[in-house]
Amino acid sequence: MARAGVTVERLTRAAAEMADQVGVENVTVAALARQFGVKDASLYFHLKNAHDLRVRIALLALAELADRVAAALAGRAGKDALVAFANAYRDYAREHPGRYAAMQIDLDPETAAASAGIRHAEMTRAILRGYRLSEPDQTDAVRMMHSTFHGFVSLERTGGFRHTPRPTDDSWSRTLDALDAVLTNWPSR
Amino acid sequence: MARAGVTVERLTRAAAEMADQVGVENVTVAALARQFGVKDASLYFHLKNAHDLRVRIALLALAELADRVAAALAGRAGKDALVAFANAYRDYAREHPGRYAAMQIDLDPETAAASAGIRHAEMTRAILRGYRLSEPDQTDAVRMMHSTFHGFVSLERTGGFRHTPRPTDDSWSRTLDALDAVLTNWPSR
DNA sequence: GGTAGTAGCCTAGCTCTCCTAGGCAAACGA
DNA sequence: TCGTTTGCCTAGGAGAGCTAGGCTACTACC
Repeated sequence: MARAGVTVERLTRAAAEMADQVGVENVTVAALARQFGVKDASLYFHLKNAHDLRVRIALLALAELADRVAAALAGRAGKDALVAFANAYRDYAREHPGRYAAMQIDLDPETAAASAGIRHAEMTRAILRGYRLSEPDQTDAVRMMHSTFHGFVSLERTGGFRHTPRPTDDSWSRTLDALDAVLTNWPSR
Repeated sequence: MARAGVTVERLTRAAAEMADQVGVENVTVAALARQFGVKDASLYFHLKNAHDLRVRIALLALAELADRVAAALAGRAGKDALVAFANAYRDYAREHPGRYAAMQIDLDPETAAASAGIRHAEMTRAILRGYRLSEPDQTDAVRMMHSTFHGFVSLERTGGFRHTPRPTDDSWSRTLDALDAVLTNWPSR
């Protein structure tokens, strides 16, 4: 009988696509198998289990996002870089809600260490070069930035801002202004 | 046969407890029924479906958190209030990871409107009284604050800060300093 | 070019979850 | 006391996750 040509890469890409359409929690081994025209049991030859599949989506998303951010950051510095980073981050999350949600599942330490998450951290630090912060302020600032981006994007997605009419785009750009201001004048201990 | 004395309130509390121990995604109608010594089908007399159960956990958590924040806020103003709010928020999330995760599922508009989420928004606005911001800056600042809190707490939980040795407690308090600073000197357009 | 070996798929079948339909008994209100 | 409601039951179907074991197509090597 003809082989379907299933590979882990093709499975992961299809699963990521499915996640964006129906949500990660609804990405199932069975549904994926149906899409490839094979039986679900066959996928366990390529996949360890259902969780493994979701981890792969997360790693794919992490890498894709890192690529986007890197491209957005090229040739920019200071506030320009901050805004470019933030917008690349938010745009990706909005275009790929399922992939973004998958990024939030916690990876075990060694998987996380091998992921593109490290590149993110490095790029975030790179932005701070324009703001002249030294350790440990730099780490604190990186964490605050990441928190703000992630928090905003995730609240926006789950409708946490819905009870106020103000356009979220406006709040977003003002939040970036505020972030730039506080990075410029980082309070000393 | 003797009645087990199951009520929606008891179910919700038990489910919230279970969520904190094994994660919301593992809170199942079947497991809950086992804990109450009844058959899973019986719970559908009290619950609409599995999603309904999770929504109830979320609403319970929202109300509990609002109570905590209100207590923390009493008699405080300015940065003092900001820090108290933030710590109450973070402490709750750390003590009740499952409940906190449940809060993130998106409620349909009318459920959200009837939830304690509104009280949160009001209390967040109350903090800003100490910082003299007028609209629309106030809304933007509320959104930024909420983003920072939620983002930090959620990244801390999923291990997003793990690759840097600096204690997250230190970054947290410095982030609050930074937030206070930017609220005090909110950049004008 | 024959032949191991392995990669890629299959069927069968188990367990678990969610949920519906329909039934019966305990508690309660008139 | 006698319906009526409330709270639980059994039975069962659909779908998900996963394992065991088998067959076949491809590949590598002598």
